[in-house]
Amino acid sequence: MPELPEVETIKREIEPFVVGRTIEGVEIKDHRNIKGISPEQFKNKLIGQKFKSLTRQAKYMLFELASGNYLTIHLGMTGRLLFEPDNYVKVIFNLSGKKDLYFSDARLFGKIRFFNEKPDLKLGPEPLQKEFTVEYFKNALAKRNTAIKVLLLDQKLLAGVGNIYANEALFRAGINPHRKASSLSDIETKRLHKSIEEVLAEAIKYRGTSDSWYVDAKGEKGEFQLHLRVYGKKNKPCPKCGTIIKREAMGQRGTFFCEHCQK
DNA sequence: ACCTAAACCTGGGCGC
DNA sequence: TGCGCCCAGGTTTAGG
Repeated sequence: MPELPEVETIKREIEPFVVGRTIEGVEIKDHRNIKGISPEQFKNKLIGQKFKSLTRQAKYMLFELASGNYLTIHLGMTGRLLFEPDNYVKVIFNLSGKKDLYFSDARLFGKIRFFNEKPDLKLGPEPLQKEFTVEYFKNALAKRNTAIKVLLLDQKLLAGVGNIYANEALFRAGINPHRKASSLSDIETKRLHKSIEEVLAEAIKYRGTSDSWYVDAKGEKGEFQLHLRVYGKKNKPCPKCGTIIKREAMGQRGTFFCEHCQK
């Protein structure tokens, strides 16, 4: 499941591939990933347009077109952007220079949208950017009765963290996922803030986590799955103390933690 | 405003 | 070998 590090990895690969190229054609194999506009309109809006820039905002890729229009792609759970097709291709972008970019998505949770101008994605600050300060984090958690694990997945509070890195950051910070957000001490908040930044930076370094579906634009797996400490480790020993890792559902998401190390 | 939970999807893994 | 069942989760939506 692509989170911030996975999307960043793909963004870095495809940026030089798309910028400056013109969209000469769009082939839609399944229209269900395209939101808010008919497949025909989508084609009409895009064909002939040139990519000016590509940026990432949290888990979104934001394609700026030379006209001032924008294209956003969210990969959902199983979305991929590929230089070569796989078995689940839904949309193909034919680019100038005889290059194709393939959007693949087995489970159809990915979303592709067209905007006339730069969209407001309604996201909170993202870790690794200066707006995500300890002070902001502290204020955002105060007065919240929700479990910290659930809040970490709230993209309006903090954009880019998904289930894998929420679990990993809490383990690194030694904080139990069930803790109410407002119950975290200043020291714990600071520790969690740091853990979030560290785990994301490390995951980018290892080109993302290929726990299940994720591959980069070249179709290659990342390596951060080799460095996971609790995510997906149900019934395995905690890497710090050897206690058996628990799995529970929280907010309908798998939550993995060590009862001994995470208080 | 806050909080919870269902719905959207289908490939893969499992049990039989 | 193959069938049926269940699980995976990011985001949106609905409802309390």
